[in-house]
Amino acid sequence: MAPNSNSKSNIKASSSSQFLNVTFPIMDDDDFQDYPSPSFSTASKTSSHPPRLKPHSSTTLRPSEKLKKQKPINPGKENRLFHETEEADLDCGLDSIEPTLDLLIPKGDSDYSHSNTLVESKLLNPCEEEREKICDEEFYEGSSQLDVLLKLCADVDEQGNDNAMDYSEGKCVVLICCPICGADISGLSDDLRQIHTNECLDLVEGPTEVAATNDGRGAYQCPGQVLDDSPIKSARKVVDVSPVVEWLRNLGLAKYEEIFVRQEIDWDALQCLTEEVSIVFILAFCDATPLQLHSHQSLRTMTFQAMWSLIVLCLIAPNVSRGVTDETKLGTNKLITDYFSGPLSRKKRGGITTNGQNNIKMEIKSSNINHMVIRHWIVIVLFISFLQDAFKYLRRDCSHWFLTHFHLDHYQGLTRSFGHGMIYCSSITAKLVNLKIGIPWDKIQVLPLNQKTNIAGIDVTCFDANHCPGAIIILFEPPNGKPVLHTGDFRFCEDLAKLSILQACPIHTLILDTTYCDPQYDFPKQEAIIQFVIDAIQAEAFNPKTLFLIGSYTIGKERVFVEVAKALRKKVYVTAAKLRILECLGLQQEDMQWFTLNEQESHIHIVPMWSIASFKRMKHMSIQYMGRFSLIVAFSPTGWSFGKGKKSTGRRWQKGTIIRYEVPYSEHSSFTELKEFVKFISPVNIIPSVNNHGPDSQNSMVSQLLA
DNA sequence: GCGATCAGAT
DNA sequence: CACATCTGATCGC
Repeated sequence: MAPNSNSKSNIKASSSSQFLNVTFPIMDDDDFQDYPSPSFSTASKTSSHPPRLKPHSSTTLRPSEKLKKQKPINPGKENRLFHETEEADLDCGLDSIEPTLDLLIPKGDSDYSHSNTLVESKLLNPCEEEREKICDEEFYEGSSQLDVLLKLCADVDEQGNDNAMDYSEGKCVVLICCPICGADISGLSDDLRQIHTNECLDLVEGPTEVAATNDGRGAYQCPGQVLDDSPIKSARKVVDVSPVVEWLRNLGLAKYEEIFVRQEIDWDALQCLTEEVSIVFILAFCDATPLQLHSHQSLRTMTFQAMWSLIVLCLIAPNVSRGVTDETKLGTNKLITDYFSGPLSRKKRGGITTNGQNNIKMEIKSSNINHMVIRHWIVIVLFISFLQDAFKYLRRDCSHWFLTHFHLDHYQGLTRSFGHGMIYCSSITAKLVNLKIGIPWDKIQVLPLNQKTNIAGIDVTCFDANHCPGAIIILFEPPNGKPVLHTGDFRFCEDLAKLSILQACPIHTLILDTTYCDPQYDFPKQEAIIQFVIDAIQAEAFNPKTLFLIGSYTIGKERVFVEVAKALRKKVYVTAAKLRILECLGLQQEDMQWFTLNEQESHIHIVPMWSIASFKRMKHMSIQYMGRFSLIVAFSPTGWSFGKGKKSTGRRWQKGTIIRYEVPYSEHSSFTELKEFVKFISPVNIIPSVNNHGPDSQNSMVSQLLA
């Protein structure tokens, strides 16, 4: 598909099965310049030509429906408070990249490692029996909300689809198609599939020897596809691993020799890898023996990218065997961190409990590792070179870090001592990262809004996410690749739909904030909630000894108390620490005047959300304010206060002299807004970045968005 | 002692 | 539930 055409949507939705077809960036010949010798010294090396990989046959679940693009739409207007316009020059020298990878993810399981293991073992070695199982509703339950989203774009494409998946009876048929001729090779064994694909390749590209030249010049390039196939090629030529061995020894990495030799990683393959990619490759590859997450907690807090990487990790290895062992040693459990952090990897603590489903151990059967795997490892590695909000999980080996906004769950792991490259973020986030974490400015690169910036060969454009101040949506446009839009946390609004860059760009993969991806979350616009708060304060204020508390996070929800202050013409009290943060947010001077550090000056106090989360805590506060205030009225602005059975603009709870309002003020998109946004973007694939609504649908989210 | 990191709690 | 955070325990420098 032409990258710049306003393409029709190809969303494939399913109510009974889930397929993820993700396209990752891979190195393009043209972008790959001079790469003298693999080393750990500098990042901007280039190579004369990358080795090439054959396309692999993909295991594909496809829906029978193809969905049509409908854009743009005009959702309801929403006011914005925060903007930023700072610009920055960005110029990095890394190469761009673009492989493809088909992922398949089941749902209906509370544990990612388990489910992914299932997928990996079942789908990458899809014998008939297993394939049936995968499609069984035991694994894929009924439709999820994401289905609903996907179906929004469900104008059936008249062109049809030969590789369609039949949903008609709630089942799907897994088809494995030759990536070259498109023939159904499901019935063939792995080996026969490989042979088939190789033969097809030979037909189109001629003798292997021609393509397998060291510099790759004159090699066949699959039309419309950038392929990198040296590992597979190397299977059919004499592989000279000696320079690689020498290189490893020089780097003090001799212990990895055996693996490199076994994998027939030759000089060509190595040259594909940039500095950080090489490191990750080594670490990831060599450490990838057992794959297991040691607790559900880790999964809960796992950011999308880390999870995505995990999914990829699980799915990339068709040769990874799965062994369910009852006696899985807890000490051998691995976090995703362990695959990437290498020497920095933390020591695991003992006594970690896992449930039965966690007791899945994956081992790489070294004898089975084939070249496809190598390519996939490269794929992962290249992709995680661009990480968003995954500081917690991936510590090294990555030079480009994207922080969408300054909320703890996104910058977790980012510390003062961060030294693994450049952090890209908005100017507001940059200020906060500097102020609160102490990251020096030379490690922060401010990205301008609504303006293309080339980072490491990839065009990156940021847009205001209408989440908290400084939150951005990031559009990645790899050269010759398919655009990926990462929403971060966001609330869709008309301003987003108006962006010409977004309108013009055919998004292939949408990484979507699915926090409220459920029809029950159809909360009102922010303005309505703010008005409600103002009205409630006025209504409760008949008692002059009333203290009003408004909950807020480190950043976010500022609009609530700014608008309240303006409307009531009353100053609001904030702590000095809070004011320092507010000063970073680019608020208008006229708004800033409503804050006071003098607690006595105001009966409206801005407090951390957790401090008004329970009546117990508020009771404690009321005791402290005894005498001065006789009534406490607190406002908890959160989207979760809207949902099943909670359909009002605000719910009022009272316990004695303490009143608590739960108001559904959300900085995430409502279900309706998500629908509008998906319609507007009409992506080919959707990857949810948030997993909620219970363990079952967590996986279903992930799975069903990938269609 | 302090920073980093985790589990668990709200 | 868990938006996003806090707390306390532990580990390593």
